[in-house]
Amino acid sequence: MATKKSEPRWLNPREMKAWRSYITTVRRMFEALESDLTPHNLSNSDYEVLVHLSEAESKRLRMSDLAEIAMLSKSRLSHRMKVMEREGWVKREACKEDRRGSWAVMTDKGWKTLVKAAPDHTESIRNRFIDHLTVKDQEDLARIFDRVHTQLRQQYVEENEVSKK
Amino acid sequence: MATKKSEPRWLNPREMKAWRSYITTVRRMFEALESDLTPHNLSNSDYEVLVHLSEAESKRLRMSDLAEIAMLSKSRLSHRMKVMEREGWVKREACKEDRRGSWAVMTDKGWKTLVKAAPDHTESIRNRFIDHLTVKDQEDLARIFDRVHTQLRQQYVEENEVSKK
DNA sequence: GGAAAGTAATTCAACTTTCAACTAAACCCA
DNA sequence: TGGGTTTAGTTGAAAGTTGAATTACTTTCC
Repeated sequence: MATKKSEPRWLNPREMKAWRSYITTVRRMFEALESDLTPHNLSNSDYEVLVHLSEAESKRLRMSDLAEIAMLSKSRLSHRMKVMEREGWVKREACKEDRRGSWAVMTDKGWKTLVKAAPDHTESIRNRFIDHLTVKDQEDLARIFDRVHTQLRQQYVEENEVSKK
Repeated sequence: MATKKSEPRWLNPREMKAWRSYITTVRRMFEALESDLTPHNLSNSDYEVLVHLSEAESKRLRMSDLAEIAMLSKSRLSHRMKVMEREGWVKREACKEDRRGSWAVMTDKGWKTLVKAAPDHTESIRNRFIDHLTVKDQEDLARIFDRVHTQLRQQYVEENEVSKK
């Protein structure tokens, strides 16, 4: 956190341009992807949950792990799972190894739903984003965002260490 | 929308890398910015609303225009304004020229709140993003995202024209 | 000039997300 | 071994969001 007040370092026009361009595009893109998924009756986060389960060993993950990798709060995932369970895409199973825990398990119906949605979603990612990038753009982006991501993760760790004391 | 099924064009590893890197970073960054604003008791969208009002002629905008530029649905803005009105940051005034409409007006307290939050928010944008980019990165990003944004806007127009018929 | 269509904004009902509290099990260690 | 602490996950209430319906006006056009 800031420890003393110093002269604010305002964004210069070039920085501001990059920032505004970035922030508005991100939001529009997110909206577009979300609306492209609605015909499949899925939200972006439902889709993510299904993807992560599909990639997991035995198509199952502990609730906490799933929450972590899908970037959802535990409680949000818990509520969402209830809905997805009603849809028949997932089910929950008691965890023998740790009886506090439970497994989120992808059902066959969930698998089918994902398989059906995936080509459209991929096409949507292309239409809305990837196909408008050159190979060099893709490499530049991955490089830049990896760097930013590393930074964010590091900050996250630091902030939580400090607050632990 | 898709008229016939053809072979899905899956993302290749390079594309997938760019995509995953992009999407996770965006979400982490958004979270970080949001949490940096909480000491000021503001959400990202509240902040945006205040910024747009502060830049407007006489610090006022018609509700629809504000919703449009702040990328909020009319109903969301309407609800949000009620809360922000309670905080005393904004008020609503009847619009004489068009008596269906109303003005969203920034109050003095709203202005003060924004002025107080702005340096921290800018610092946060720097810490979380801008300062980790070289000048070239900034230029590359602005170029790329402008292109994607143009595309998205065009698609948006097309999609809504088709559905109008 | 007045009926039909369009627009601005709000409200309602359904749904989603958050926040804080809670239960139950596991860990820890003296 | 047993008390405190941590961890896994759920829950219920409050707050936020959405999209459709509603209200109140304005515009259009014959």
